[in-house]
Amino acid sequence: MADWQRTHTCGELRETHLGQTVTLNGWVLITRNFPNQVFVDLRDRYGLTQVVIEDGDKALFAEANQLGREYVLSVTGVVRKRIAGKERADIPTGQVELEAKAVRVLNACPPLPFSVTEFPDEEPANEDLRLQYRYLDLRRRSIQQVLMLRHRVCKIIRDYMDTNGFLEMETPLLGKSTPEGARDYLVPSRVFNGEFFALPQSPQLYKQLLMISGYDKYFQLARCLRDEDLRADRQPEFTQLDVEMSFVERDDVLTLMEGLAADLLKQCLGVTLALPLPRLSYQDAMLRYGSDKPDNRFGMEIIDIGDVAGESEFKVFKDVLAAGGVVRGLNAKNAAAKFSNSDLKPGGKLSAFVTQFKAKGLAWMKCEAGKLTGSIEKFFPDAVKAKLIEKMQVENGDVLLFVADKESVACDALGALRSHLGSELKLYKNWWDEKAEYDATEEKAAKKEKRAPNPFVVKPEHFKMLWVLDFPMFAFDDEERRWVAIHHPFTAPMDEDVANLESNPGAVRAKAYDMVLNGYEVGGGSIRIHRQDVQAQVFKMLGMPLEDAQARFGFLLDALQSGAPPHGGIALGLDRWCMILAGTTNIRDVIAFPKNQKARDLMTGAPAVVEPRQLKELGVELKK
RNA sequence: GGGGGCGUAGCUCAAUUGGUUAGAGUACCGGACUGUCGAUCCGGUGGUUGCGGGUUCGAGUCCCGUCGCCCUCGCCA
Repeated sequence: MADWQRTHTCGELRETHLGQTVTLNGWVLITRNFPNQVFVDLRDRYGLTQVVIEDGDKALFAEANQLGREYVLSVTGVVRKRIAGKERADIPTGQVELEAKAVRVLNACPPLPFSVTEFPDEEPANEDLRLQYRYLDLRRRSIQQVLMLRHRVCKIIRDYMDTNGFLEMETPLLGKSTPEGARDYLVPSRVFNGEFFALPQSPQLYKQLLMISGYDKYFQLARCLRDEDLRADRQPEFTQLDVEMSFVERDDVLTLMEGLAADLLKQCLGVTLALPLPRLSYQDAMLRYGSDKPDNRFGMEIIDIGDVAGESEFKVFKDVLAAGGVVRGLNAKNAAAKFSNSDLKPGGKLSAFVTQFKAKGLAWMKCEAGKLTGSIEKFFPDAVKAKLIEKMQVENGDVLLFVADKESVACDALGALRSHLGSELKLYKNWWDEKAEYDATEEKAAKKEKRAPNPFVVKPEHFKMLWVLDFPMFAFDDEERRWVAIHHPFTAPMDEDVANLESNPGAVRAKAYDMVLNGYEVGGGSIRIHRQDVQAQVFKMLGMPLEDAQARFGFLLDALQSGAPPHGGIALGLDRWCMILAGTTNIRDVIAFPKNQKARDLMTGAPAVVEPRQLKELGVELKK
């Protein structure tokens, strides 16, 4: 071992090391210079240790005064107790300090484009700047903690799957483009000019084929790529825990995966998840929450008031009902003071919000001084008002919000409004808003339970999880004027609905399920079709004639006839899980090197133009 | 492709109704200071207000265009 190499990490030294000569390697977080000594906070991913350089050795002391932020040092010295009254209770190494005998600058560092320190009132630099210098951003403590959490999540997953008898297997990245689903990232073939590989949107077909090959319990932490527009919780490349099992029915998959979810919450945050998870049909989810990924940390469910609206004199409601639409509403309890009439009227904040979702408008009433108020109040006779009050459990101070439209629009608009108001009115708590002081007992407890120490107060009510079941098999795509698969074309229909496949495709339910956590879809899967004739029938429904299906998925259709066992599976969004466990709402925070919203890597600049020679080899010509 | 927000010192932000030489904190540089821990105190360097055009006696501020970033709708089986 070279003499500069560390004997300990910067998070390791305790009173048990007193008197020992040790060497630390790390980065200078900050220095504090005095006439007779220099204090250096030396930091690595394990923690922070105070180094003291005294003025006894003049050359050493002079050098210490030249140290700057983010210098990389090797410090050899003696561990000593801090002088009485100068201990720090807030960091694990706070009882001791390192009295430097030798300091080596392994690398100097000029002033950086932004600060790596993270003091409580310090705002982080703009995200695009941080992405440009991602290697510096990743040096920040909070991001290091998140990426260490991500490692733990992967470890917990691997342990759980292994314990349950699953094999971790890899599948190709270079595959074949499939017409259904997301836009593919394509890779031109040099050997076969004019032909392209596609990067996988998911390992879907490969894992089904592994089932057919007899590897009855498979999993993979699989990278998936989809060339679609990004969101706060979507990256073009992301990681899924991909799972597939043979000889199972839906409940086997659900039971297995909720056990994993409980493990993750327990081991990462110390929270106990009550099992089994609640289950909700897709139909109920849409009716009550207007969403297939309801956030059930709070109530404020959608209420159908079609019957009451029908008895009113309000023409807008009556016309919509007569045209086969619905009238549904929310009761925002105690929000009357929060929303002015101009927020509510056409063009106001809330009204504008719902028009985003194609709703024609937002009707409203308030309950003030025991009376319903608002511009539509006059269309409701007293008896009808009484019914409305009863139905929506109206009390003083409530705001009633209504959307009258065709059912899908009403669901979308009210569902989005419900989650918008949930956060606006603070109807649920985020655990990261309840940050606690560092607690030495928490460190001990965490060590005993073999989990990461958690500086937050996390309670079970911060995590609400459920399954959404019984999705429809198909949705009619108005643009393409054909049926498309809601999950994917390999999802099995419910046994009792198979007969309706051709006669009434809209009514066919799929053996599909989504795992929902705090309003995020954190997993989704299905029991697959394992019979060739059913698969061919579904392809046909999707407007794919047999010849087409043969050309595109012939290998699958053949495989299904070669002893395919009943099978099914699921995929969990690893990045979204990490995001929720880390207490952030931005998926980029849990990915070491993410892309920006336009899918550009601001650090490397990718994507970038390539040499004409490379294009020529690939047989690719650019359009002028 | 549509809607919304943002862009001022290396960084985070301010700048009244369009009006003096665009300020503050921090970083950085220099000085003072015997145990700090985001040390403190004093002083200093640092600006094409994203870019281009326009209106005006006068533009960080108003108008048009453009670029970039974020959120969102569409999209994401």
